[in-house]
Amino acid sequence: MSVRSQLLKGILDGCVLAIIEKEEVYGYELSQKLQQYGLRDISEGTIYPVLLRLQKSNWIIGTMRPSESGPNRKYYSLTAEGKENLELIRKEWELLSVPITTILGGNKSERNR
Amino acid sequence: MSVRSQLLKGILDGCVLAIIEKEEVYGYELSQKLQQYGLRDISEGTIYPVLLRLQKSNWIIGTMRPSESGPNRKYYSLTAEGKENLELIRKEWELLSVPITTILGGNKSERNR
DNA sequence: CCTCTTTACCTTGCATAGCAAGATACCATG
DNA sequence: CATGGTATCTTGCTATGCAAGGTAAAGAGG
Repeated sequence: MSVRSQLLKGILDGCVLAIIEKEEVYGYELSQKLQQYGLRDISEGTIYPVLLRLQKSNWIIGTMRPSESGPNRKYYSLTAEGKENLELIRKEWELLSVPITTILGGNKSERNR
Repeated sequence: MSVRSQLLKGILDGCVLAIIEKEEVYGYELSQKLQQYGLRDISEGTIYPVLLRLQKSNWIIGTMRPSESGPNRKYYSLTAEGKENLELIRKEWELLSVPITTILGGNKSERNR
């Protein structure tokens, strides 16, 4: 398994929630949005299990709607519980990413001496 | 499993490598250093498997040395391969943490309007 | 000498989540 | 009717955090 896959673990849920918070999206669209943001190669085998899990936890709800050109789409939106948890994840991310960046990049100032 | 546990996945190796890069450390010491940096509650059940895995991959090497007050300590240092991979992980972290922070915190400017 | 605490190492087993691979099906184009 | 893009979901593998438990050395206190 790649380094990248492991790095993604756990935070992908937060990213999905944050995107859904802005606007209703469907799964296929979501993988494209993630790519636009710079998270490349998030396959559908990853996205759909995430969406099903989040729905099972009652953080998002999905409703099928017909598309004008193609198969039906399942649009997701955040629940109140989902919003609360997104805020939690934002705080967790802050609490972790700051020290991690410090540890990993801790010798940048030393390099410039 | 907690949100935090999942967030840690994958990046913990990089943190361990980065700390070892600065100076030789032993496992027990490592968990304390991580705490000082702000990564609390990294138990020994987490640390030792990481160290064994990294040693198996030939990214670090450990040597037992007697302690003046207590049981022997196993000090770890980076191999050349370990340094290369640490650099890789640093780049991966950069490539992931930037877009993730953008996605998660994307509406901060909107909140301040 | 015995017990307790601290330090220090390691193992077992579980739950979780990314993801390759594959299945199914709708619609439009040629 | 075959092809390609759109769209959903499932199966099985693997990696890894971590709770829980085990072992052992050194020093302190009784």
